[in-house]
Order: sequence, then C-alpha cells, then structure tokens
Amino acid sequence: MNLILKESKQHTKLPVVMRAALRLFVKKGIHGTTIKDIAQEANVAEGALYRHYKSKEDLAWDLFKTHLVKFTQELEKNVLCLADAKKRVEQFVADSFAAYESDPELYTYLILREHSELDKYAQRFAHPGTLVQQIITEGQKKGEIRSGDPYVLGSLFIGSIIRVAVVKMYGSLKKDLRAYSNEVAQSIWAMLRRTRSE
Amino acid sequence: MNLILKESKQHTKLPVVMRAALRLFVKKGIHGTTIKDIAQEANVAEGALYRHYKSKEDLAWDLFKTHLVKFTQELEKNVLCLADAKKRVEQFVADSFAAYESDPELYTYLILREHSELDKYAQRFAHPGTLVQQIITEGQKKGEIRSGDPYVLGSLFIGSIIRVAVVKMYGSLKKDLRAYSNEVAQSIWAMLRRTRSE
Amino acid sequence: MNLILKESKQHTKLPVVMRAALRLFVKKGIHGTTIKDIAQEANVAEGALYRHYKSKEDLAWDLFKTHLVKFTQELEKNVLCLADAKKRVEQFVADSFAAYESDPELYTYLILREHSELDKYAQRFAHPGTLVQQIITEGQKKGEIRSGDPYVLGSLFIGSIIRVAVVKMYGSLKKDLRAYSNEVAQSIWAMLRRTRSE
Amino acid sequence: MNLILKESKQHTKLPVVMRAALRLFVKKGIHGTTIKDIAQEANVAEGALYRHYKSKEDLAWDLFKTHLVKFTQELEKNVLCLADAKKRVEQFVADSFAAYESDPELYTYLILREHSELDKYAQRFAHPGTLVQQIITEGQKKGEIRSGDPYVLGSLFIGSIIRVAVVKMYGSLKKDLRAYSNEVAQSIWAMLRRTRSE
DNA sequence: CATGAATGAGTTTTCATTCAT
DNA sequence: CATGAATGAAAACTCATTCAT
Repeated sequence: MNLILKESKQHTKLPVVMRAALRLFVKKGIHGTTIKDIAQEANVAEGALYRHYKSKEDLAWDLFKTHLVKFTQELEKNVLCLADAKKRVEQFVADSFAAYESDPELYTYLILREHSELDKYAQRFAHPGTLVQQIITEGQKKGEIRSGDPYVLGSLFIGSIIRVAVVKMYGSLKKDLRAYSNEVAQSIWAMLRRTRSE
Repeated sequence: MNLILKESKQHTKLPVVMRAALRLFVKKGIHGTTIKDIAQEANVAEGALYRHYKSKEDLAWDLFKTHLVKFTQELEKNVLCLADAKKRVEQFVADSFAAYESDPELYTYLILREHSELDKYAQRFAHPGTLVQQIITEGQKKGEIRSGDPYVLGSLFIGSIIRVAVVKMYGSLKKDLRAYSNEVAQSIWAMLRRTRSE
Repeated sequence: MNLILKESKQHTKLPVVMRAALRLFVKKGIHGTTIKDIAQEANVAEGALYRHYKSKEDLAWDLFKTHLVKFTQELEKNVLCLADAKKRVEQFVADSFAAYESDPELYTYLILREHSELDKYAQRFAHPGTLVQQIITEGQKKGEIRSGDPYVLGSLFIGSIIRVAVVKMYGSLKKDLRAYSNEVAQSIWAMLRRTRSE
Repeated sequence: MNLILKESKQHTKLPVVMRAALRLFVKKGIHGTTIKDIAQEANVAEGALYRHYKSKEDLAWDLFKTHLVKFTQELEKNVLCLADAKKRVEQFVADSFAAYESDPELYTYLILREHSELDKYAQRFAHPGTLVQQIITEGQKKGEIRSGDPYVLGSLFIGSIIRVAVVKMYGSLKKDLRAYSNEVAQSIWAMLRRTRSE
C-alpha cells in the first residue's frame, strides 16, 4: 500500500505527508522544518519522501500552488457569476472564511506564505488578489465602487480579510469565522462603495 | 574603532551590521541569509558579529523587537494625546505610512516578520495592535465608533494598513505612501464610525 | 549497514566509532580530539557521528559512564560474594588489573578522566570508590581492618591501584599488570589490616 | 603600575593573572578555559596577557613547571638530608600535605595535571616521583625497605598521597590534610618496610 | 517500493591572537 | 603599556539528499 499518497484520515484531500508537512510549515516555517521532522510526523522514512517530491522546496511549493490555484478558481467561479459589486464582495468574504474554516491549517499556510519566499513565484499565477482587482475595476466602471487607486482599494479589501483570519489563528477570535462574514463584508463595502458626496 | 555599532551612512540610526542584516533578511528571509552573507554585506569578519549578538536569531529578534517597540511608543505618543477617535485613526495611518517611507526596508521587515518564532515573543511586547484595540474600545465607549467585536474592527483597521504597505513594497503602488494617508484613513473611518442606523 | 555500531574487530565489544574516539581521547585528550579526527580514524563521515551521539561531549561521557558502571558492577559481583576482607582486597586488585589488561586503552580513559566535568557527573553513579568504602567499613566492623577514617584508608587502597596502572601506562612497568596483583594486594593489605598493637 | 605581575593579595606569590588562570584551569580544565575567561577573572584586558605569556599553553605550562620544580626541590632539600628511610617517608608525606594546604588550588592543579597533556613534558623534569624512586632504591640497598619492583613500591607510595589529596579536594575529608600526615606515613611505611619474613 | 544509515557540503560558532587606538 | 574590537582559521554541528539493503 502506498503510504505516501494514502489520504490522511483527519481531513479530506491531503495525503499524509502533505498534511504532516503543512502542520510543520505552519508551526515552524518551511526552513525551520526538516525532512526528518516531516518524516517523523508522517510516520514514514526520510528517503520515502523523495519518491513523490523532488525536494522539500518542491513539496512546499506544490502545496502552496495547488491549493492557491484551486481556491482562486472556486472563488472566481462563485463570484464572477454575480453581477452586483456588493454581492461579489459578500460572496468573496463568505467563501474566504468558509475556506479557512474548512481547513484552517491549510489556509493559514496560504495566507502566511503569501508574505514570503513563495510570494515571488506566486506572482506568476492567478491568485485572489487578481480577482479583487477585477471586482474593483468593474465596480468602478459601473459606478458602484468609488473612484480611487484600485490597488489601494484592493488592499483594504484583501488586507481586512487576511487580518481577520490571522487574528482568528492567533486565538483572539473565538467564533467560527463564518459568523463574521456578514459584518466583515458590510465593513469592507463601507470602505469601497460610492458615497453621495462623489 | 567599532565597526559594528558605527552608524551606517545611508540611513539614520542603524549600525552597519544591522543594516546589512536587515537588507538581506528582507530580500532572502532570515533562514535564507547566512552569517557569511551578513558579514560580507557589512564588510566585517564573520566572527565579529558574535561580539555583539549571541547568534543570528538573536540579531534578527533584536532588530525586530527594538524597532517594533520604538515604533509603537512613537505611535502611542502621537495618537493618545488626541481625544477624537477620527483624529486618532488619521494620525495612526499617517504615522504608519510616514514610518514606512522613512525606512521601507525596516518596516517591511517588521511587517513580514516571516519568522513565526518572532510572533510568539511579540505577544509579550506592546505593539501597534494593542494601541488599535485601545482606540476602538475607547471610541466605542464614547459612541464615536460603532459596536462590534473590537478584534474584528481592529483587524479591518490594521489589515488595511499592512496590506497597503505590502502592495507598495511589491511595487504595485508607485507613489509615496504618505500620498495615500488621507484616502486610507477616510476609508477606515467610513467602516468604523457609528452610522445613523445604529 | 550500520558502520557506527558495528563492533570493531580489534577488541571486544566497542563499536568502531567508540574505539576510534577512545584511542584519540587517550592520546590527545577529549578537547584535543576533533570530530574530524574521530571520523577519519573510524573511516566514517563527520556527520555520521551525530546520528548516534548528540555531541562530542555526549560521546565522551557515554564512553565513560557506560564502562565505569559496567566495571563497577562486575567488581561488586566478584567481590561482595567473598566474606573475608583480605580476600576482597585481593579480588578487587586482581579484577582491576585484569580489566586494565583486557583493554588498556579503555581503562586508561576511565582512570585519567581528564575532563573535570566528568567527575561532577560521576558522583551520581556507582563507582569503584563506593565499593572500596563498603569493603573498608564492613572490614572495620568485623575487626579485620584497622580503625581510621574510611576515606583515608580508601584513598590508600584506590590510590595505589590507580597509580600502578598509570605507571604501567607510561611504560615504567614492563610486565602484564596481573603479574603484580599479588604483591600489590599484599601491600595494600599491609596498610589496612588490624595490627597487634591495636 | 604593572597589573599583570602585581602579586594577588589573596595568596602569597602568584601574580593576579596566574591566580585567575589557576582557578579556572582547576575548575574547567586548560582547554575548557578561554583567554577571555582568564582576562575577566583577573580584571585585565585579553590582549594584556600576551605581554607576559606567549600563549595560553605557555601560561599553563609555566604555572605547572615552575611550581612542580620548586616543590620537588623543597622536598629534596628536606628529605635527602635525612638518613633513615622511615624518616624520609614521614617527611615526604608531611611536606606534601603541608604544601597542599598552603595552596590547595595550586597543588590540585599540579596533581590533576599530572595525569594529562602536561605529563608528557613533565617527564623531562625532576618531579617527586624521581625522589620517591631514590628513597626506595636507597632504602632497599640499606635493607630498610623490602625488595620488590621500585616502580611498584613507588606507585603505592605516591598513589596513596595523591589520592588522599584528591579525596580531600572533592570534599570527603574535612580536616586539614596535615592531621592525616602521621597516619598516612605509617600506613605507607607498613607497606614498604622489610618484614621479618624476608 | 520503503527504509534509514551515511554522506558531505554548507552553516554556525568559537576563540587564540593581532593590532589600531 | 593597556585595551578590546576585529580577524580568520578551525571547530562543531546541521540536514537535504543518496543509496545499499
């Protein structure tokens, strides 16, 4: 039986080695995690990892890319079918928080790594930031979203979401993130919407 | 002559070794930077670093702690003397962006703090998040800021600021961050302020 | 194949790395021996040592402790079954010299224990000195051994044995130490036994 | 004022740096003691040591040689003027213990180092072992001391003395060593003297 | 296909010694 | 002469990767 690709029982979808690596990457960082650490956590021999991943970096990158791409695609699918900018924001927030709660470890990894070594590679791929830019520029064209540098508006949008997840991760927020979806979406919308004064 | 603690010419205040380490930590990460790298960048021998820092981790942590504490204190000094919540938000944003522009390398380091260890220790020290909590809870008491979980509101507040800086750092924002202070502050305020409907 | 724990051919019982370390520790001292030295002497890579020993100190201490404990246990087994104090002394000396000749390198290491740290730890373990105290106090109770501070008598006992081994080690004694067992035992007994005058 | 050669106040005769080095050498071994350690203990700059000693090894060796030679000469002066073997043994023991008590740190150093790196150099110089050999061979010629390998007899003689000092050093003997002089000398003599049966 | 001991290059760290002040 | 920062060579130690079993 293939020990490496066997799906771990505790969560859906991640092979045991990926799960082990993920847990450790989140806890100690990619560089701070050794192959030996991963092998022990996964109850697998060190050498076995190399049958499936070219290197530790490969594993880290694969884990990052695969799930960021997947998440981005789901987000696009759910968001772009909506016409209304406000609805899009609400959907984006709801999906993001739902994704976080479906696998906090995984999304913590995607979020934390977003500011790091992996970032430079990430630029090449579709990621939620791209979708946010699209929501904003289309919303501005339609007069739903106020004028302003789309990167600034996008930062308020994405920064808010990321930070809520980070604070949850550090334990200051006790409830399931989905409980905050509406409040957060309304707040973000308050920052983005066109006001009378415009 | 003390080569290590001598202030580097290119920026205010940072000793040459700190400056070199900072530059490399931001570019390649703490783990990705070797002692040899730092020594070369600073034009000193490797061993010289150990006269001033117990280890590389010690240097990284010292760099982080010292400046985060300093920044937090300045922020508190400038913000808490203001009574009005809106003014406080404006001052907080303005100071944050001014700080970033005074030394983008340093503030990038403080923001990214890639090393998860740092976060753990960071909990023990005052940091801007604490101040944000204070602004929000005091504002709520005085009826200036809308009700809601202070950690959620704080996340929207701080997340927005951090993200703007990160996006600037990656090059998507071309202007000096101070040019965005007012816009960002107003956006954050739009989201925090008590609305008629309450 | 485990190169480290594989028993070396030249002597009984010691893994090759232990043997190599032992030889070098005796010749050049613990501090004077480098990991590289040991690795070369044992024909393994430097890194290989760390799979089995946490550090050089760990190896040195393990080598010391393991064999001192083992030697002490054998000594106790052979000595305490004898009732007569004189017989016990004879057995102690004979066993000590036999042990030395079975592996002069190893027993030289145990005797020299140059590393003062070792002594500190050594206090926690049973060692031949403890047995000597027992022989003396029991002998005094039974009137076989003269009165006097047991630590003084024990020093005469153990000091004599150690010194004979040291002198042999330095080359001044040519014969196998076992050839001197009887003479040394009788001499020690002459120092310990109760005399008429008491 | 010369800080290095200035005699320390706490004991007679040793310059402060020697005293500091001695204390540390005894506590942590020569290799375990760094120049920085010595400089701190002596309240002197690191570089200052090199004005008086070529190197740390030089200092260690100088400390060893000077005092071992001096002690040996005093011992010879006091012992060789006596004709009687028994008297010589008594004098030897008394002088040895008196020396130890006059400066336990120094004599501990001489004794401990006797089994170590310094030993190989020590062979070139007169040391107490040589005197012991002389006492024994002359005593055998005159029929005062029993026959037997002089190195064996010498080992019993010297080993006993050294061990008593070591045990005192480790704290098991509470009284001043001079209180044991007579007992130890008589014991050694009991073992060396010619018996009727010969 | 799994194992885990061994490798060895790369890193961190130490510290005796030098030397500018 | 004293100082102590700097040097740099030599250690100690780490760990991704390989490979014999």
